Amino acid sequence: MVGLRAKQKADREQRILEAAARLFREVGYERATVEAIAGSAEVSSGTVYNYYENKGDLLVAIVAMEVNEVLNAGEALVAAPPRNVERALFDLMSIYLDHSLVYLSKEMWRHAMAISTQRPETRFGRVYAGLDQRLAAQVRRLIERLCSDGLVGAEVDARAVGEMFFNNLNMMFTVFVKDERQSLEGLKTAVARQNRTLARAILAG
Amino acid sequence: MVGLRAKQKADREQRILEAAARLFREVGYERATVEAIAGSAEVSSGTVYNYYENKGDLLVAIVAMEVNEVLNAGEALVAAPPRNVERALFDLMSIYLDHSLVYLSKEMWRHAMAISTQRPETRFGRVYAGLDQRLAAQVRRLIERLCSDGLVGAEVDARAVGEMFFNNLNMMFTVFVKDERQSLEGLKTAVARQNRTLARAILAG
DNA sequence: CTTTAAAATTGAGTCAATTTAGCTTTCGTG
DNA sequence: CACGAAAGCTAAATTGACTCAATTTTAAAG
Repeated sequence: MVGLRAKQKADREQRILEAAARLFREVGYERATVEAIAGSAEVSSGTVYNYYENKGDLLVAIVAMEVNEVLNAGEALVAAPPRNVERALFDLMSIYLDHSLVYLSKEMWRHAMAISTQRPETRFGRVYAGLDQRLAAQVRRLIERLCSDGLVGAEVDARAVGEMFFNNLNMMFTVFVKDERQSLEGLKTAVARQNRTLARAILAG
Repeated sequence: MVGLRAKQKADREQRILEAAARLFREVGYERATVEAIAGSAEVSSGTVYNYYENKGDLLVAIVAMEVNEVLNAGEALVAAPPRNVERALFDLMSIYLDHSLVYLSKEMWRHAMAISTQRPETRFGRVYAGLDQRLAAQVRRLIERLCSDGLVGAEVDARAVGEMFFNNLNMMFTVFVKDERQSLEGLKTAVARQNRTLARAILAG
């Protein structure tokens, strides 16, 4: 089943992805030419296109690793959230943001976001949107959980609140990656302030 | 002061912008080549770059017209908002969204958003971010006004709420332009639901 | 061990944005 | 008016992502 062909194939795909990840970080997404990535992986540029539809696909593969780790970490929180609304929101946000620059630089995030907006119908666009949806769903489940635990008022529209929390976080993160000077700490502080307001507004009782 | 040179300059700049706006709408941003825009404006492609830093700059000029109209319309609302929080939020949102596709197609919005994310340090990026900030500030002033009018609880962090409302709207709009099938009506309904929840949560009393 | 077809690789070629080098026009001045 | 400089234009060159026809490699059959 695992012939030479399959082995070489997996091998090359991996080498190309590693070369891309390294070059994107070292010289940035734009200045990393496909030619250079191919050279570094010891294949021709044409071969890169055998494995990835386009340059952006290399990026989404890295984004997917990032987001999947974050989703796993978030799952544990949703399963057993702190019994305090503000705290729960803060912790989930922290999980997302603290991991955010592990594999990806701000510049890489910017290009990933840009491509997903520019071409929502491509593989890249759909994969990226799918990751976003999974994050949004996780947030929503947290709020619903807090709701059914009685920490959030029963009259509150949990779905709407979850969407707003996620959309706000997402937009704050977008602004963050667009500004090389803003620190992760600064971002977290700003979002925490917003979440505090939200948490108080939806508190039970 | 207004020599032949200045006249020709203004004339050409206008012709280029009109040609771009027309072609972007007719064949889409991507398929409108700079060569074609230049040809339609009866100049060479190099000349286009004399007036606009790059293809995206042509787009931001159009976006700016759009957003400026919307900001003006919004100003009237902020000056004399409905004496009902949910209603006020709905009306402001409607002003923004109902105008949104007058000059720009969804595809043009997608590219405008993408470029502003990709290159926040360029003229385009800064202008676009500035427009966003003015919109966010307008929203914030509405909330602050409602607050000082006693319609919103005095304990509410008006600034945080304003930011969340705007960020949520902005992200909902982003998702909207990424999906050619979603209607403006559908978008407004979804945002109205979120705003209702927010409005109830911050209501005075 | 050939033969053969499918799978994969290659790198030269295409296309469109952007840059550049050099020419042309306009302007201010004597 | 003539001149030199500045401004602006154009065509051609450059760049880098992406395509594709030709070539090479692999797996499987005889």
